Amino acid sequence: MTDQERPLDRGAPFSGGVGGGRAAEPDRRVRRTRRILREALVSLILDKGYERVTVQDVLDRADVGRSTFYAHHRDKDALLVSWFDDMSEDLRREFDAMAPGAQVEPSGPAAVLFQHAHQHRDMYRALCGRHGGTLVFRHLHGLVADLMRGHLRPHLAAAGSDLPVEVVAEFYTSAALGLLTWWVDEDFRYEPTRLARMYQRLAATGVIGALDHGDEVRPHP
Amino acid sequence: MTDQERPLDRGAPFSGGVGGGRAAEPDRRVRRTRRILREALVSLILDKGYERVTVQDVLDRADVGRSTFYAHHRDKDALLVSWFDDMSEDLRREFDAMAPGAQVEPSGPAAVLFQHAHQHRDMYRALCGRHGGTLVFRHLHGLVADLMRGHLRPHLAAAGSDLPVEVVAEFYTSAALGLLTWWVDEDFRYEPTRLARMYQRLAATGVIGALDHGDEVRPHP
DNA sequence: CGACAACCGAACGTTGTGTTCATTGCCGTA
DNA sequence: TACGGCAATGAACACAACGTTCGGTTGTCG
Repeated sequence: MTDQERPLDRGAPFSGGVGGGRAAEPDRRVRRTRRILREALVSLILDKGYERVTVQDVLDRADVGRSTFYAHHRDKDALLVSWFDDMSEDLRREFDAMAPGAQVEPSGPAAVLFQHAHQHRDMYRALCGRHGGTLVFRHLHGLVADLMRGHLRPHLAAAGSDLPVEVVAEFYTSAALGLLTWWVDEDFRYEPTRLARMYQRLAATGVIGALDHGDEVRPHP
Repeated sequence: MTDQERPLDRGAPFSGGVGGGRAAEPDRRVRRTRRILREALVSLILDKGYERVTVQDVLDRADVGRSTFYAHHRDKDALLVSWFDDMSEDLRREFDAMAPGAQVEPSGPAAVLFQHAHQHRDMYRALCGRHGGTLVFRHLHGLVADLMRGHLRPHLAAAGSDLPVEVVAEFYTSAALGLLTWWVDEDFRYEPTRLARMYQRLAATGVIGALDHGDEVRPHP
């Protein structure tokens, strides 16, 4: 964690709040600009890959002045991160909505992730795929790993396992994200639930499960 | 696979071979330069992280002229890749040396990887850790995934599993590399064999194994 | 409508890149 | 030991992108 995400003067000082306006809605122009910048960035990532996108590119595609960009974001990375923050909030909400069910396997979090990715395909293409950058992917990894640890800790503790939580969490987090990345690059060939089921099998029973014929579980012809 | 690694004029035309020189050994100066460049790069990565290392930095630390650098490598990435290629050759050899044993679980490849990483700690720190770049890591991922596929395919085929090999391979590859990365960042706290054993357990039996008390296997107090 | 915040765009200094070209000094040969 | 060819070398150059600044313009909110 470096010194990322200095907020600059994020959110216009005091303006919005006409009726019962949500907490300090920024000026309409601000929203517009930010939206346009994000869209431009995402579409550019899909075109050329994150690394090759230059601030100038974003400026051109968004048709926004140079100084305007820097008024909102410290640099290219900050723009991406701000976008990711919104996304991750969304994702976290979905996790929380599911949490009480308290599945035993790590497939709960993974399934939610796959579902979420499938809903926001373009964004995940820009995030994880061939084209994505390292930065946000690490953020995502950290996020999922956190959730995974929280999810697994009680189970491991209850069973008195001698495996450190971090190791187990890291294992399943990486497996999930790796599968996700692969899936994205394969252009979402499988249904999200199908992928989730495969993950679930591998996670729950390991190679042994993988070597089983899928018969007993097979839910359709 | 893009157009990486144009050899330029790798290997001086014809010079070496004074005594009984090995097959077309490049000029002594060339070897020296290349070695110095690599060392400089690696040490710089460990200092600042790959992304932040600039060609200029390498030039300064290696005390080498600009054109010299570009005579040997197309850019920063190419330098790193050339280094990685050597490493990976080494790694692949170790895999092959082990292959005939034909373990059932994916822990074979993983164990070799962990061992190799432990032997070349500094290099893996520069490769996988917090500081590593995306590029070589993807290469490594590809390499391991390949091996994993080759390793798993026969077993899955024999058992008539309905899981696609790519999925299973991706799962275990990502898990192994994720664990590796984590381990590197934790400064190799565990013994490589210990890590391998944990991986092995998770890979073989899944969460079920993780929830077991480690008693039956525990080889020491 | 009027104040003010946000946007614009051009210009500038800086840093890093990749290439060019004359020079240096190894290398093998006589 | 002396010599000529040739690869390696480093200074200088042109270029691309970055991030900042500042006076002028335009949209927004009250």
